[in-house]
Amino acid sequence: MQLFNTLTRKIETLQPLNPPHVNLYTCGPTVYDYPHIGNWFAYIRWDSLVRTLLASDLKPDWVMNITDVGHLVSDADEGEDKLEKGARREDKTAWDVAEFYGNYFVQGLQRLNIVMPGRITKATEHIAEQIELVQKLEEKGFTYVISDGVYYDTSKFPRYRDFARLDIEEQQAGARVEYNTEKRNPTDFALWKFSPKDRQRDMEWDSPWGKGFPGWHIECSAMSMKYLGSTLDIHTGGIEHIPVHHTNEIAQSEAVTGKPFSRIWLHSNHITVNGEKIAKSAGNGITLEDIESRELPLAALRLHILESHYRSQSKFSWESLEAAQNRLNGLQAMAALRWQPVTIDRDESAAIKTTALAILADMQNDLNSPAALAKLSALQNHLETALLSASELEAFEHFLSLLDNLFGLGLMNQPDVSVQQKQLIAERQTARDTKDWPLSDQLRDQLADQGIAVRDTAHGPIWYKI
RNA sequence: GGCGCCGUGGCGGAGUGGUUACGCAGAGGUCUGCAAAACCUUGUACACCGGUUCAAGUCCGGUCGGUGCCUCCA
Repeated sequence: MQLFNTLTRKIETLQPLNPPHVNLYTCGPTVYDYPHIGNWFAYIRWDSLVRTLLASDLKPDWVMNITDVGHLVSDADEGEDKLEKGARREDKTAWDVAEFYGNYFVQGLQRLNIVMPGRITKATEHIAEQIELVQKLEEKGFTYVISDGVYYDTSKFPRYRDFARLDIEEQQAGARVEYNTEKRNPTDFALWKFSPKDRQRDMEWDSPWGKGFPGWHIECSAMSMKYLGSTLDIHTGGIEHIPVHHTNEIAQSEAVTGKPFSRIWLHSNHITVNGEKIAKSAGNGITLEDIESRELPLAALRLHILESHYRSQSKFSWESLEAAQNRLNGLQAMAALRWQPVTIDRDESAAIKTTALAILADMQNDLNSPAALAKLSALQNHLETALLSASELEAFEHFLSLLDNLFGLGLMNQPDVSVQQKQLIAERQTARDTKDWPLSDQLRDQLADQGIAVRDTAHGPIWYKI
């Protein structure tokens, strides 16, 4: 398995510390609002990673967090807590907001047929672990306290800028945002924030430094190390996390353990909608509900996403989603062939197996799903030309099974047509044999009303669902 | 302003120096009772200008354009 490692900016071979286990941590959502397709985009990517690991006989131990406290409106620890803000918007408590959108997110994973992480951990359920980690940092002299919280002194961690490869001094000189001037360095970040003195937060806890709540970054370090150990095999997240969130995770984790925090870092690029980035201010945050209201299956979104590479910036438009749906329909027509092998003297099981291996190899090559789908199309066209012989059925079903394991499109979920429908297909063929075209066409219309299309081949009628 | 990324046919999207993946859509054709599917053909695709090379979409430099993070938002 080859993966592009952000740490080295190179393609590397995955070498798990404890094979066949692969310790995998994914930065999950901040649950304060409905996710849009840009959010889901990343999780479908990591689903591909996990599915490829599984298909490669590896055992991913996958932990994903849910940020339900501490993520401030600005990633640079300024502004208010997103959860508290969401609570005010909806006239609920932050706890209610976290509960609602947390559940909604997990249901979304299921709706998108994303492999469920082994553990989904909530920041609010790991406050003690986070306090403990801050204490360790304090013991090692990485922290200092100012009026609004406990901060990490990034100047004490010489490798701080290595991960993002940014010239921090230059960057800050041009930044158009003001930062808390009490901080020793512009890049210093909060480990623990104090509750405001003038009002009570919905979410706050006692700590050795005073009542407050954990900083955004510390949760990922605390939870990933608790469940997966001090060195991860793979840590994933969106590219926006490279300069701040992941840089900070590395700084605080490695300062405590003295070991590499993660051996491989994977980052997924973003998706644009009609050429523009998805942003609250642009109002282009398409949701799963928007897709379903247009009667497009979520599997089409999945396929659309897999048509581009996870490190490329991808484009979304309704037109391209419909194109993906048409492609999906074609794949389902191919999958329907497994219910209707024909009698021909031919066996290309070997070709099917070769394609299966090539597709798996593409996915193992830094999740090259577009290349894998191209190989799939080549075989698909071939099979539909020649149809499927009974001798090829076993290899074909294994093939479909692999496709479903890798891509999660549910090609094998499609059932056979009913006995009655088979009867109609047979009657239509009889009508054709006797050249009773009106009856034949009437039966075809009847089947179409039931969502079944029929095409006539040299080997008899073949159905597929429309 | 700093640090990046990208510019491929109508749309989307791969391309690891050497017969222009693939998908969707379009045109013509073969086949077909009709249809569908499939197949064949077709569209002067590699932003522009230099350079390296026997050979460049692919490497190097520059120009123009777009875009990402730092700044609500993944």
